[in-house]
Amino acid sequence: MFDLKIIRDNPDAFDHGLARRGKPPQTPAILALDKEWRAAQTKAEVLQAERNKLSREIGAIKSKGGDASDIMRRVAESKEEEGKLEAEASRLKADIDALLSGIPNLPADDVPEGKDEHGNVFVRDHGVKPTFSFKPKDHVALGEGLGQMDFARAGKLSGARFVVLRAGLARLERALGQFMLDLHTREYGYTEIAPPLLVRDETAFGTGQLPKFADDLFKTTNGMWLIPTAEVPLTNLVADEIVDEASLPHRLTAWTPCFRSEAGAAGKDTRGMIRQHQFNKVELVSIAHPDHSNDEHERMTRCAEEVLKQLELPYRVMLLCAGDMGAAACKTYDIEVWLPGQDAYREISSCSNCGEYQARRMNARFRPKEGKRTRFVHTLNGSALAVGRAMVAVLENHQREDGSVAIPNVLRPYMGGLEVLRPDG
RNA sequence: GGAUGGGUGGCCGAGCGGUUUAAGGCACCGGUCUUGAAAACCGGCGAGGGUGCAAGCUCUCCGUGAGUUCGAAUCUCACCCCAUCCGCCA
Repeated sequence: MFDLKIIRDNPDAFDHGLARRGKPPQTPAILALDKEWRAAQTKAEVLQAERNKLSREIGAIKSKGGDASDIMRRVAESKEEEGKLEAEASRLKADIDALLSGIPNLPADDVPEGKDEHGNVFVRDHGVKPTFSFKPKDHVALGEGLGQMDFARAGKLSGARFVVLRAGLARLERALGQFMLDLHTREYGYTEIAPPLLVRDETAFGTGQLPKFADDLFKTTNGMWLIPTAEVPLTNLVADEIVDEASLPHRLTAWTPCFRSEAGAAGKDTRGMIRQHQFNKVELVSIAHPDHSNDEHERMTRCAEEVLKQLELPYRVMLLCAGDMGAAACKTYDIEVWLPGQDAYREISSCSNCGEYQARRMNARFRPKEGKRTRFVHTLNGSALAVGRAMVAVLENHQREDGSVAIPNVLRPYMGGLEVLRPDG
């Protein structure tokens, strides 16, 4: 959501930003409506001011017991005209807001050009891809070989894009989530939150899922939305609030299920656990001071990377190009983990600085010590990590020729000391 | 789900058709006093929009949305949320 003023002041720069995302210019339509709206608004206010003045006179006359019927008639006459202008002004404003609420965030200056993932830029990598003396299996073969990953029965219960985990893998899933939460809360100062998984329209609007991306979400029969990520409830904690400047940044984390309809992904990643309707994720959210959100973004990305380092998983960090970013972001790093079973890097985290885009939508501000006006906070979010994909990565990277899987050191305390997953487990 | 009582500025809280231009307090900011601080006293202090070079003028906002009225925080209706009790329930 944007400030109309920056569009008025610099329409070309605004449209240029949209063009970098591959979007057509929006400012001509907006500015035309804006001009009409301001004209109607100004006219309506003149009439309102006049009426307010006369009504006050009526009050004064009546309180003295006088006859005000003359003035009352004059006010009544201008009422219809005023009503029309007010209605027109509010209709025009609603039209403008509808346009504005569908426009994605503008890319930051240091975001590379590009229209899709091919435009993304390598930033750094870490770890060494494992070499195998045998042909590495993918996580489906490994999981089913262990007898602990069951897509057939998940299909019976729920259909495609679900999985049933049992025994060692079920516990590994839980271990991963716990390990990540402990890392972020103990080492990096994030506060653990257990948020609602169902949210209202306003909440989904605040982070930008609504109005444009309703198709990606599941909706309950009473009109609520299942969260597609804990970013939604965590970020909205500051909605409609004026927070204390000294309290920034707020660093929040949550381990939650996420629900996605995957409406646009028919036929994509149909095999395995990569793309599910339901998955667990540990999310990081920062509510940051606008002057420090860039540093916070780098820090958050490092927090996510640390999970992979400790899990002994090779990865690379990519800076997304303008055309590949999510709608709310002005800058995004994706972290891609190496998957030997796919012989490819796959996204396991996405860390975004949303600037004030979401803060404006949800009206989240702080009062600066210097200066009188409130300012919008900056919001950031990152996965750290997607637990299902992390499990896939652990299985594929730490597999052995006999189909067993070594459990990374840092997870062993969470697995009751277990060092290897074997079919009997 | 039923009943009752409520939602007022950063916070608390008064107001329940017309000097409300939303009292008062807390917090915060500035000043006086003080060696310094505290206390006390004095002053300032809501948000958003329109207009204007500016000073300013002006509009909107008392949970949300409609309505009644010349005039609504105040009256009506619907909805949302909170509290308490009852019912149901993990």
